[in-house]
Amino acid sequence: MTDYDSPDYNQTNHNQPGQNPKDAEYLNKLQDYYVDWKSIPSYAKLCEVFGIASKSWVKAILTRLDEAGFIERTPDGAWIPTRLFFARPLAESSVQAGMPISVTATQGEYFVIDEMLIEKPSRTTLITVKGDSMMDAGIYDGDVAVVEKRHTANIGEIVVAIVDDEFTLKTLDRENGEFILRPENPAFPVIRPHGKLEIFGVLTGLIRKYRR
Amino acid sequence: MTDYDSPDYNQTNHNQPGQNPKDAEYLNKLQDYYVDWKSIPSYAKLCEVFGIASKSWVKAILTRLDEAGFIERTPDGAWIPTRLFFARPLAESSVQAGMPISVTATQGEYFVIDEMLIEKPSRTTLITVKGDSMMDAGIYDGDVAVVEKRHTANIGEIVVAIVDDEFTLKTLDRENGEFILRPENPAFPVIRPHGKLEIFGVLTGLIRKYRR
DNA sequence: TTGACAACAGAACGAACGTTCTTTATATTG
DNA sequence: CAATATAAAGAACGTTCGTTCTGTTGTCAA
Repeated sequence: MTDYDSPDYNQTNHNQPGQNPKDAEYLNKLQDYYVDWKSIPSYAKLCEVFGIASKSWVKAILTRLDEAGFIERTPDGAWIPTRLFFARPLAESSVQAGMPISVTATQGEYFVIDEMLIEKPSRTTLITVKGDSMMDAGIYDGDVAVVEKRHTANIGEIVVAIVDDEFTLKTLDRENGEFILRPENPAFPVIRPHGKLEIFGVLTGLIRKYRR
Repeated sequence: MTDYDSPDYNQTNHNQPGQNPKDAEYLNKLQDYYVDWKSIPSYAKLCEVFGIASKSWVKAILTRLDEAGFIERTPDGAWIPTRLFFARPLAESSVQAGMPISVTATQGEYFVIDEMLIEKPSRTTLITVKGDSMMDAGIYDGDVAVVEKRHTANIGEIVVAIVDDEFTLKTLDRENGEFILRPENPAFPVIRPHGKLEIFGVLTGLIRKYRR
């Protein structure tokens, strides 16, 4: 359900907002409005925003911005921005490796990183990692784990399990037909729960902050 | 114009979404919907989303979520989310895990991921990490580095330097009075720039996403 | 100089929307 | 078991919305 009719970045005319030369101006005004109000308003209000008097012309503009991939409609007909709506030309980033994505471009929008890490907000929780048992998986003490709560997981996934009334972050594995929790650090023992294993959630992301 | 009547994090009942116990559930459903469609739909549609049949009750719910600081209205009357809407609960691993579901309701720390990682939006850039040269620092290929752009750094900080027209992520160190770039992986060579060293920015955060 | 087209304006209309008021069902409490 | 509050349903209504169709103005090429 989280998928869009994904804007096609590979195709044609994305440097031009639409076939109309003034569309770039209209798009800018719409973007400015969106930064302030986080919504695309009614056609009547858009007349004000665009500085025109005709609702039908507003519709024509929006239709072109839709075709250009900047906005789209929900099944209910409401206009919403696409990813392309928030993109901006990357300044002087023609350097070879790892294009830096300008964060400034998405200012005013909160869920830039959130969007990347969290697909189901209501099922997602953050847990601070304690200890070094997952060091070899690049998960360190103090990191914040992004955990999607569910009770089942696949072999090889990193899970948050409940062992002795405590959260434990380990790789889920199987040994002799039984589930085991494998730390990613030889200094820690493999956990072999007798019988049932209670899984709290699955690791879907990781956040680390470097103190300065 | 971009400012809100900023939600007050220090005050009152922000662990409870509203006075109604089911409001938490309604809020979750609204958040899930928003991730998919980036808009708050009509009352009629919200009846579907919430699983109720009464528009007037939808209004009552939204009004309570408004009072609790999760949503607000534009001057035109349209509902929009506040920043509190995007905040995530932070569970503590020391929490007794008797009732795992209750972790959602864990009172105390909430945070917005973006705010945690990005302090200076205009100077912050995201760069995708390529290669394994920083593996021993828990930074893997495909991770996203949060980089604060500046031209100076301290010894021991992980920096993004520009070497041969390419970004390189390395630990800044000193050797015989000269700056060097030290990889955190013995398989890679230490970089010893002759003369000047161009620093692009300093690593302030890290984001990793696990594919499912 | 005209004719074609693009860029808008304006009106008209039915459907959808938000609001308010009234009613009903379910808990809670004393 | 009555009284009362809470949670939700339902109807009624004036307003607003998006759509469509038609009209106007400017521009530029033939």
